[in-house]
Amino acid sequence: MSKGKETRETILRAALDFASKLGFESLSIGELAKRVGMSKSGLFGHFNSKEKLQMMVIDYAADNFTEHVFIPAISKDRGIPRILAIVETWHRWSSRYFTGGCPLVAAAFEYDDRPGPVRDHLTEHQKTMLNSFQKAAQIAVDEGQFDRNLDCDAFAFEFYSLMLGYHLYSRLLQDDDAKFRHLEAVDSLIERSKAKEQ
Amino acid sequence: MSKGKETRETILRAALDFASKLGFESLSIGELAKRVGMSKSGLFGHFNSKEKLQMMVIDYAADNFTEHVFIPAISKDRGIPRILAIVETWHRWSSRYFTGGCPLVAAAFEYDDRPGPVRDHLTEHQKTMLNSFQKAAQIAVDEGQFDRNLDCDAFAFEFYSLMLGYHLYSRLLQDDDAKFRHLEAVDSLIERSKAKEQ
DNA sequence: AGAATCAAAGCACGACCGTTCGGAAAAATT
DNA sequence: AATTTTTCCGAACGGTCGTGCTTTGATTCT
Repeated sequence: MSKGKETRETILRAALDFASKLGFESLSIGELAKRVGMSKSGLFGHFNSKEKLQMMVIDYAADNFTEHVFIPAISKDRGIPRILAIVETWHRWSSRYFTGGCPLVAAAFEYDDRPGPVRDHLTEHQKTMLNSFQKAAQIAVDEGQFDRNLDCDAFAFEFYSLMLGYHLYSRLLQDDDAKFRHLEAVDSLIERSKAKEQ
Repeated sequence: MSKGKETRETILRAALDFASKLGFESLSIGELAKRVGMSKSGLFGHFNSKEKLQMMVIDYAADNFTEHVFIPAISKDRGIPRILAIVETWHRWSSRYFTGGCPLVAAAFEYDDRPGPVRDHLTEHQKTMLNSFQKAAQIAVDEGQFDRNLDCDAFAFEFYSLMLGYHLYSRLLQDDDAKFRHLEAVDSLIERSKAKEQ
């Protein structure tokens, strides 16, 4: 890996951690330069605008999500086990890898009403993610685990909603039972999505 | 109402609308002064620090929430009708009164990992709100509408989670079906909370 | 009406913001 | 080893940030 790529990676990693705590808009070039031990202008040269930096950090987060949450989950059996694995890998990822919580959740709420290219960029990532949840549910339907009349988009909506609730309970409220609560709610969602026995 | 109170009200209203769109941290004294047509220092004099301004805006939002969401809902019948009314008044409030979405949701995710008095202040408001949801469910239990073994805290968790999901779908994703999706999910939550017939 | 209080403005401050530019050092390529 | 390209720094820019201070004008109270 070339020198440039290497330091850029370092910068993005530091930026992502910072953003998970204090937000992407609060990310400042000067502060970030201090953290990675280089000059403002030296750091700036890698991105050429703050907006580009923000978008690259979001891309970096999305790649990270795929690597640490999605890929590991796909190795599990199709259907329900895979869905449960997503919850588990996401818990681990968002709580272990960052000082703050899941950076994608933070970004989603930060840019939900802030027009611009960053928002547009982020929206695409979110749609991709929600589509993956929907597909995971569809697989469970195809496997005969979930009811064949299940609305998989509705499933994705509820599935993601519960993640957001967990994020708030564990981060803002610092509720120690958050993870347990989340898992119970997901179990309930899965249970009522199951194929009716006959 | 004295002159001071009056302009302060004007400022808070403008600040809240601004924050619902761009966030509470992006709120700047100068920009806000421009919006309400007064000088920076004149506006500053009402709050004496930016932090105090932020907290007063959050208090203002919480009061607003109580007035436009909670109070109207309480006039409905105890139990399920009241719970459904909360969803309806909240929909109306968060979509009609602000340029951005619900300011309390925005604040919650903005301060979830940003330590300080603003965060502490906000946390109290959120706990109060969640407690109200829990109590609303408890009333439905007492009225015999919900199952007597229902975990009302779990109900509040899911109820609030769905609100967060709705917020994201309607704001970031601009999904036109968001409200419908939300209502369906709430119906499902209520349905499975109901007392088992025997 | 006069006195006391308050609201608002103007101005200035130091700090930090994103960004530009030119040059030096380091790395990659030939 | 020479040359080109990349990486990084230092200094400086125009702006905006939050926050004081002082003064003037409006409002409120006696």
